[in-house]
Amino acid sequence: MFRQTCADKVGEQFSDKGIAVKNLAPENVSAAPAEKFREYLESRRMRLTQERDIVVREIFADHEHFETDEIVARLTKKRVGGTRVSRATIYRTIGHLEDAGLIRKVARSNDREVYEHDYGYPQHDHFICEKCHSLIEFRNDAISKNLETIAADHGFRMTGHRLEVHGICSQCARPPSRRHRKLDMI
Amino acid sequence: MFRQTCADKVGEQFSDKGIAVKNLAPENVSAAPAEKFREYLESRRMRLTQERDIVVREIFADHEHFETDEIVARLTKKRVGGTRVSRATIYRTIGHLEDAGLIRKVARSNDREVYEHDYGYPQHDHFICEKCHSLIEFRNDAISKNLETIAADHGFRMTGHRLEVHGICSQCARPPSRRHRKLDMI
DNA sequence: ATGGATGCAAAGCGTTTGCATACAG
DNA sequence: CTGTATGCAAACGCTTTGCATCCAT
Repeated sequence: MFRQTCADKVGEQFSDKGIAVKNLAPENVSAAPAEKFREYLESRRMRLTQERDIVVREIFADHEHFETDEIVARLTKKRVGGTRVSRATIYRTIGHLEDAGLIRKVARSNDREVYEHDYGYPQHDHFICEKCHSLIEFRNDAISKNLETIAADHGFRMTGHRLEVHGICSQCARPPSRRHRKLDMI
Repeated sequence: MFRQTCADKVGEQFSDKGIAVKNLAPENVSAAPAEKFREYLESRRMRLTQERDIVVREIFADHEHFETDEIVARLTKKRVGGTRVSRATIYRTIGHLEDAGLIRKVARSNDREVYEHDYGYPQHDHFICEKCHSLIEFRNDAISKNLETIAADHGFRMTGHRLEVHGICSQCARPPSRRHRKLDMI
């Protein structure tokens, strides 16, 4: 299942921080992706069911990275409008969202696939902390530019890339707080 | 299980193409990694058993990327010196080789982890063909340099990176051969 | 001798799928 | 109505693990 490029991105609506569609009430933030998804589904003679709608909105309710199981957990708690979405449907829907180009796999951390929104966001890559497994975004246009050139040189038709920078984040690298130092020394 | 940097690399012994220790008979090519592995094991009070030796040598017998299951398949066929290495031991040994810094995961292709040697080889990254799943290496020092800087800027202590460039390789992008064109047009 | 290593088979874990049922268009 | 989608539970594929046995040192 490969992601395909989203035909018409709408980056203008988003800030660099990934805060979407400013000045809209939270409950509407996820309306645009849901609509985009409906268009995609329609073009494939597929249906925007209530379950699929719930999943898209849950995923686009914030702009954090997410794992499938997180969505399952969140939806199990919430039980939106009396409807309970099954694990199987969530997996299936995430697959379609990937195909639709609305989300993409960005990394594999802790033996799980990590997704993020891919809808009008600037290209970026990630640091992955080996200790706390946190993902930290960074942007660097030089890298993508560079890759375009290299790919062209190799006759490779590049559709995207995935760059994980591994190491220890500043948080985890920091020595224990002074308050605990003394105790440690005893 | 995180890979650690191999203390003393021996890049001089290898060419850019990854052809190891020129002018050695094939059966000796894998002696150096095996020795390196023994040192690592010794330092951890672990043993270089016959099984582990067989696995290292099989892995370092050539310089291709590999998946665990390939090694399992190859060793099942060969049955080196009357010894049959179990699947479990192969998995366990590959884990240790990773910890020892002799191999590393380079990509995830076709839902499987792909490994490659990380013993005296120049840093490089990979193109992954979405059609045929082949891995194509490329080198680009600018990228690593770039990453060092970016990581430093973020207070991130980088230990390595994994860069997969996705797309279609020149092979798969090539239109059907002329010989078949005519038939296609009927 | 003895602590580490192996092989086997069973368990784990995230993910996928077959099938009967439910529902969107 | 009709063909898609859902939920459930069972199947899956890769990987890990418990445990009795084996063996390198």
